[in-house]
Amino acid sequence: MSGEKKGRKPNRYTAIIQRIFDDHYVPGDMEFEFARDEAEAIAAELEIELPKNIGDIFYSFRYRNELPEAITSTAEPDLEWIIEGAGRARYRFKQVKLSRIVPRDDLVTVKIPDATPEIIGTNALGDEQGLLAKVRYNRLIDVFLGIAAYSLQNHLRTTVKGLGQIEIDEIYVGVNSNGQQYVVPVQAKGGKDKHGVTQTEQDIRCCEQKFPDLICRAVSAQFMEDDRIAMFELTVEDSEIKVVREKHYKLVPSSEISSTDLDVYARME
DNA sequence: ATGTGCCGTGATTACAGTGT
DNA sequence: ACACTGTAATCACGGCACAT
Repeated sequence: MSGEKKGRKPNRYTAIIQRIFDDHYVPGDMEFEFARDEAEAIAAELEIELPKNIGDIFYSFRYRNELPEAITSTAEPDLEWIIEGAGRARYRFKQVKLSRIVPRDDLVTVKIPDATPEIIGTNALGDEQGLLAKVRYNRLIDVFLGIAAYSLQNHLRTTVKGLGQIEIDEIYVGVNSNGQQYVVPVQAKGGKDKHGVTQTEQDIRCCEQKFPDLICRAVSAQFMEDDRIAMFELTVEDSEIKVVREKHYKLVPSSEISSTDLDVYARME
């Protein structure tokens, strides 16, 4: 529109996070903390507009976007920078083992008769809400973990000691054939949201605090291409995220499940 | 009443495709 | 080569819910 372009356009989020990083990072550091309000001073200093939703700066780099190249390139080999909560409005840059949860590509897709109510499917909710709904209506937690699970609450928002405020997409409680009781925090990821240690660790910590008597099994569900749903059970071993189990499901009309499919399933595990 | 984290979505920008 | 249009990707905001 108007001739408002000079080369100066790394976006505001990037400019600010870069500056925060530069202000604190000394080569060799494995972690350091910073505070939310540092963004204000930096914006003034750099003469850029302060974004109105300051928290979104950090949120976006934690869960939605990649950190700028100038930051990622300083990480040690096989490590990557993440941002984790460090108390109210405080955050911590930290180098952790590189760990992106990516669905395996050598896993059979298990077809499940789709029990999503038609009316839900047609009113396609957002990516994440839709995924959560499908998981719920098709009892995929039960199927995946082999326990009887009940949805306790969704979008549980709470603060966890030492972490700050967090949100768990949905929480189930369940029981198995031996009477052992479980709490199952579920995170749902749509197409592009990142899937890191941070959130899994948060979920687990939260459950330890709020449900100390129950066994915690953190689950994550993610849309893959072709409408398939990848389910993971995750755990954290010294800041490193590990996949305990993984399955891929596809919800289909039961007429599309052939006897050869069933034959394959019969021979699994 | 104010601060914080989160998520959907409109606005903006970047890109690809088409016609002249 | 250029303007124009449609589409995809990215950015940033508004507004909600819960905490303090």
